[in-house]
Parts: sequence; structure tokens; C-alpha cells
Amino acid sequence: MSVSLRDVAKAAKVSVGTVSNVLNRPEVVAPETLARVQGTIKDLGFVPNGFARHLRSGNSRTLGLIVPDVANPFFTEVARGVEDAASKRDYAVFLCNSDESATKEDRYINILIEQQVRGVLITPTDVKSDRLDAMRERGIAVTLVDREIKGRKQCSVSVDDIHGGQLGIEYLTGLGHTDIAWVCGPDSIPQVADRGAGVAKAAKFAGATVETIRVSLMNTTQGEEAAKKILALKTIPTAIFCANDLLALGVMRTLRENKLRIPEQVSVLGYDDIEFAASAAVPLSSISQPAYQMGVTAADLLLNECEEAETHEHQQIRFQPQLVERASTGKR
Amino acid sequence: MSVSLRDVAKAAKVSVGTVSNVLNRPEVVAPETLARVQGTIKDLGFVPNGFARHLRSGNSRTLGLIVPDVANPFFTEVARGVEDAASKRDYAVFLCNSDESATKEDRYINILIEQQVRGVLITPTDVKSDRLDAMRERGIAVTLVDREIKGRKQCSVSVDDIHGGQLGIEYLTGLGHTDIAWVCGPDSIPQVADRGAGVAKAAKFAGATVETIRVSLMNTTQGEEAAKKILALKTIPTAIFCANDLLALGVMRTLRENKLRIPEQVSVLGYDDIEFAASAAVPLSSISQPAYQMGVTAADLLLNECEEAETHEHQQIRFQPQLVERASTGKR
DNA sequence: GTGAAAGCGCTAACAG
DNA sequence: CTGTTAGCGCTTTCAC
Repeated sequence: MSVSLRDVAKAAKVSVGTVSNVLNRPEVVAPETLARVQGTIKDLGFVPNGFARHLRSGNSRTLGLIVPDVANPFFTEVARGVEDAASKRDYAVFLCNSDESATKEDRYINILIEQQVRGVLITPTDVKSDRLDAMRERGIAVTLVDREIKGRKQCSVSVDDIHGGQLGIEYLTGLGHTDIAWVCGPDSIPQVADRGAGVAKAAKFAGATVETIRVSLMNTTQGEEAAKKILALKTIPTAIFCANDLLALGVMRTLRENKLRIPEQVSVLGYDDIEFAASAAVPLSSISQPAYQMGVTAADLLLNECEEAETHEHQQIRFQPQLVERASTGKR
Repeated sequence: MSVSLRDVAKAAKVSVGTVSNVLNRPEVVAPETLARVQGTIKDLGFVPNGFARHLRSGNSRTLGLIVPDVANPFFTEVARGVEDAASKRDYAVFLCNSDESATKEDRYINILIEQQVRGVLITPTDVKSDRLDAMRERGIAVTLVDREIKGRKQCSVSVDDIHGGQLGIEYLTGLGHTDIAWVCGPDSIPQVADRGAGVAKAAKFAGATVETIRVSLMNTTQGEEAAKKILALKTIPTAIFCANDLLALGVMRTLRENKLRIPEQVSVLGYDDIEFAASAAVPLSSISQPAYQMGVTAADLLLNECEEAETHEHQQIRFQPQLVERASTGKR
């Protein structure tokens, strides 16, 4: 069925060792032998068996990337960054989707260990990190994406979520809003908790009232649910700050269905600044994060740790979020 | 570093063979031995090395999925379907992004062969399919997603793209449009070619004029480029049909920036019906494809071929596209 | 029911 | 520079 290194050796009339050398240390084999062996490799269409290869050498050229939601453009942007950086250094990436579930996350971590990935990029679902230690014990490098765990000896690339939350509220209160809804997922999601902390802090400072509307998932459908809850409120807030753009898009959809004018009657502010935010019904103002750049940075950090383990120093890189003003927000 | 099966054997005072049996044929080992060994496996935190495992047995539990663009929500939907179906049967999926480039596609195919994936789901970049044969020769099952190659002995899940193209034009001409722009990527993309063929056919039948605006990539940025080209035309068509929603979103953005009213002055019709189509500035009418369902179906077909190779029969499953009418299209 | 032993395809010493 | 050989960690006969 499959052509093996042994077959190549036989056909080229050399030993398996030489074929192996052609593959891994071409500079050490005689030019003509090299050419001949490379020729037969091509003729036979030989592709080395990665399993066997790395079984022996002990390290693969694959990475794992575990994100909470591939359907969220923010994470696909991150993924693209990771992939580009990895592929530049000839690594392949397993993209895994934890769906914000610790069970699924665990399952994937196991699979990745089985697959003997060299390193893992992960946006952990929650704070419990013994699974991460399990990987590290096995010599798998781990770097955190969009998340930072204090006091851990590992690389991370994150965004200052507390600041992002503040930024949003400061902007909204600056516009004159004092009655604001904060739409978010469960506090077990660290990003949510941090952004929420920033929101609370800034609101207190500005003397604004913040009503928290909590939903289970951070997608458009749940955004619609959140909007219904808001519409059921005694007094409808004049501004709604959403923990991500997907929620905001859902909120806006329902608001518009109910004939509320954005931003005249209600301002809506999102978070992530995904590409679609700009083409939304009312172009969405949002707190922007450098998704692609985060992916690239994280992958570079991880690969550096993989390939130069001795000299590698763990780094915590933190980006700053930025406000992008569009049409969905306005003065009170 | 890593705990091996041998360590477990030693700790549980059994032979490696028995531990292997515990893992693979638990029913064959004595209950108490089973319990004891499972206990030590847990204590030691042993995770079998997938490489070694499948090196011997010859088959892995991983699949590859190669799509032209992960940033396109249509394909992330497909990917979710694939992942859900695969994970239900305990398979992991490598998500690879070919970026519509044959080179990248080749590169990934090689990586997947190296990784000894059991099967591959692919939306091939172009018609040349010798790379697919290379995989099949190695015993890797291949199924085509969103694409059908006639006369090939393989499974495929596709949508009738010719019909989709027709559907769009029929709808638009039914609305009274006779001067239509068809915005699409290069004809080397089979979906584009097929949809284009449907467009041409239906236009001819209805006696409508179709101006083809071709761009290099099918994303929003290129949609904006396309719109600029359209605006430069002598007479601006009354309807624009885009080969995917990303293009349509870009087109609409630029149109609106130029103060053209949709649908009063120009109707815009997309293709794919991605989730964001509904929340666009003007909710986008679109030709809908059952993305998630396609992913599930394709993965099931593939896994069936992997696991029941003898009884497996290749199937060509073709879904029908459907028109979803929203606000971006109107009577001429 | 369990153990011993032979590989799976490859890499990495080490001889020659 | 090339060949030989001993494993990597596991599965899989085949005896016991």
C-alpha cells in the first residue's frame, strides 16, 4: 500500500540509514547519492510516516489550538494568525473547538497529548488549570491566548480586558448615558469577568447605573434573548454594552425588530470589532482587539519555547484594546 | 518524562500485553486485573502515545478537513458539522486552510499524509485531482465537500451550484431586472464556474444582460473593489448578484457609502446565507446552502468508508440551494 | 487470562 | 560517506 523508507532504500540501492540521512541531514550525503535517492523518493511518491518518525525522534511538528468558539470571527482571526505563523515555520495546527465546555476541552487536551503535539495554544475555559500542568509535565509547551493566569510560568498573549470594560463605559458615560445595560455571558468566562470588573469600576466612578443582563452563550441568538430581557425592563436603558460583537449584533437585530432606533433611542456598543461589525445594519461601535496579531504573537512565542527551550523566557504580552466609533452609539 | 505503557505494566505488576488488552479489549481481561490496571493508569496519569499506537495498528483516529477559507462563515459552519459528527465517533479533526491556493493545499495534503490521518474531507481548489489519488493510494479515504467530480469513485457532498445560479437570476428577472451584474471570483474555482453557468443559462432564457465583474478573492474587501468597478460602469445595473455573501456585504458597504439606496436603486443578492447576512445593514437576500448539514453528512460518509470499507458504497449527495428573501432585493 | 516476543517505519549512534 | 543495528511505545500473535 504505502511506500516505506525501506522500499526507497531498496530501489535506490542504498541502506535505510542513507535514505534517512537524505531526509534529515542532506548535507552529509554525497551529492550524487543524494540526487539519486531524492529521485527515487519522488518516483515512488514516498512520504515519510510522521508517526514512526517522531516516535523515534520524540517530537512532532504539530501544534494544537483550542478556542471556545470557531464560529466567532474573532477566534477565526486568531486562528489565521496562528496558522500563518506556524506554517511559516513548517508546523501544522490542530484547530479544536471547546464550545466553552470544560468537558470538551479536556477531551481535546487528551487527544492532543495522544497526537504528541509539540505545543498547545489555548484559551482556557475556566481557571482550573491542572490539565495545563498535565501537558507541561509531558513536555508539551503551553501558551495562553486571550487570557493570562497570574503567577504561572508560561507565555501568554492577552488583552487588558478590565481596561476594555472601562473604556466602553467611559465612552458611554462621556456621551451622557447614565443608565446602561451590560450584556454578557457567565462570569466563569474570565474575559467576561474581567470586562465586567472594568465596567463596574468605571460605572461607579462615573456614577452610572449598570444593569447586568446575563446569558448562557455569547452568540447572536443569545443576543436576541438578551434584548428581549432588556425590552421587558421597567425602564429601558439608553445604552447597551455587549461583551462581544455577536451578542451586540443579536441585540441590535431584536431592537430594530421592535422599532427602536439605534442610536437615537438606544446606543449599542460591542466588543471585539469583528469584520462584520462594520457592515451591520447600523455599523457597530466596538472595542477592538488585534486578533490576527495576537494569533501570530502567540504562535511565535510557543514555537520559540518549543525550539529554543533552554534560552526561552516566558513572556506575558498584553495588548491594549481600542475604541472604534461607528454609527451605533450616540449622545444621550 | 512521559508515562509509558511499560511503566504502567511495572506498577501494576502485569505484562505490557495485559495493559494493552485493558486499553483495547477490556472484555478479555479478568475483572480484578482490569480494575487494578485501570487504577494505576489513572494514578500515573497515563495517556497512550497515539503515534506508537497507530504505527503498529496502522490506523489513526484523526481526519483532515481542507477548506479554502476558514474566515468564511460558510466554511466554519461546515467545519462545525464535521467536527460534531467526527467527535461523536471519537475522531479528531485537523482543520486546514488552503486559502484557495493549490500550493498550500498540496502542502497540507502532505502534512495530513504524514500525520497518517484516516480520512480527508476536502473542498479541492481546482480540478486537478492527482493529489487526491495519492492519498487514496495510501489508503486514506477522501470525500469531497461542496464539490463533485464526475466519474470519480469517491463520496461527495455538494450543492447544485448551477441550479443556485439559475435560481438567483430567475428571482432577479422575476423582479423585473434585466440589467444585472454578476460578481464572482476566478472561474478556476468550480463553485464559481458552476454558479456562473447557471447565471448565464437563466439570463439567456430570460433575455437579461449580465455583466461579469471578476475579482481575485471572495471576501468583503474584494467585494468593495467590485462595487467600485460597478460604479465606474457606463450604466449601473439595477441588480447585483454576488457569488458569495462576503462579496455581497462588501458590495453593499461601498454602495451605501456612495449613497446608493438598496434595494430602491440597486438590488443585491448574495450566496451562502451566512448568519451575518441577516444582520447586515440591509438584511441580505441570499441563496442558502445547508452548511452545517453538509459537514455532518460528509463526515458521516467519510467515517463510514473508514470503518466499513468492505460494505461501503460511494455516494454522491447533492443538496438543493434555496432562495431566502430579505430586504436587499426589490422590484425594479 | 496472561506473558513473551516480534515487529510497525523510522532515527541515531556507531562501525566500517 | 555509507551500512548496520538498536530501539521509540505500542499492538498482536502465539504459547503457556
